[in-house]
Amino acid sequence: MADELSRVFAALADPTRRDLLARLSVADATVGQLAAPYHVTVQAVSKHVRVLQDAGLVSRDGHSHRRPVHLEAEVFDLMTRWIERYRLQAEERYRRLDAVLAAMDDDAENTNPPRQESA
Amino acid sequence: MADELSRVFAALADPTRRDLLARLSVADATVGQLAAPYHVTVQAVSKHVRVLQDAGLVSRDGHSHRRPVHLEAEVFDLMTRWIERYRLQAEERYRRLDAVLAAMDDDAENTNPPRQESA
DNA sequence: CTATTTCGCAACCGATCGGTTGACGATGAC
DNA sequence: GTCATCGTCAACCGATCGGTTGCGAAATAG
Repeated sequence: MADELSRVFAALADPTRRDLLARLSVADATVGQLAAPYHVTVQAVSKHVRVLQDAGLVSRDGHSHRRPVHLEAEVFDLMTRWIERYRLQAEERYRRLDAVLAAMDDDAENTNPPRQESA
Repeated sequence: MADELSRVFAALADPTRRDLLARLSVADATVGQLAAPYHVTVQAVSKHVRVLQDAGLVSRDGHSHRRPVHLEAEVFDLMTRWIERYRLQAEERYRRLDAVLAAMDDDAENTNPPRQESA
């Protein structure tokens, strides 16, 4: 299957699944309890829970049939770290742009420019 | 169409699109430049760019045919805020759980824990 | 014990997705 | 002007998705 980040983002792309997470952030719940507010079948909600579970967003350490679904908050750190990479890289880029503009400003001498390329 | 958050998450669920964002965080690029490293057609990459654009993750303020694609970093704030909601709510929940456990410890008349959540 | 409830599995359906090929319009070079 | 290049639009294809129905297994209620 796809990598974890893809699974996480795909799981969050559905409003119903995001609502499930919102409710699970308040308290654990069984599939039946989770399905109650919606007008879809229990099986559909069961599938949603399965998707969230495959993405590592929820867990069900129970053994019984009515085991509750539990939110796994650690996975959000993965996303946060991914997002932060872009924020930092974007800032870095703007810094580089400023440096280039400054260099162009006093570009009288053709010396070796800071050709630092990030691998 | 779906709400913005769903569009953003769905756009990020594809590894190729995430790679496009990674490269765009370094520098703007045209569709042709973006398509070069991949072994897919330029039409496929054009579609990917379209998806990113509909999600608000990139923009193309140009008018010409070879207008460059530009990363829009602000949308990441939307995600960060959404994720932070869950982090805070999860912490809040653990605080509540501690309070419940303390109350149960104090009030030892009923051995069965309050499995009924406050409806 | 039997009966009921809860939930997962499998099959199916329409819609969407990621990709292709082909044709087309608009830009830019000559 | 002509012509090649770049990018998008359109149609199509296989795979996946969100949803349903139906069935069955396991835990609970009586």
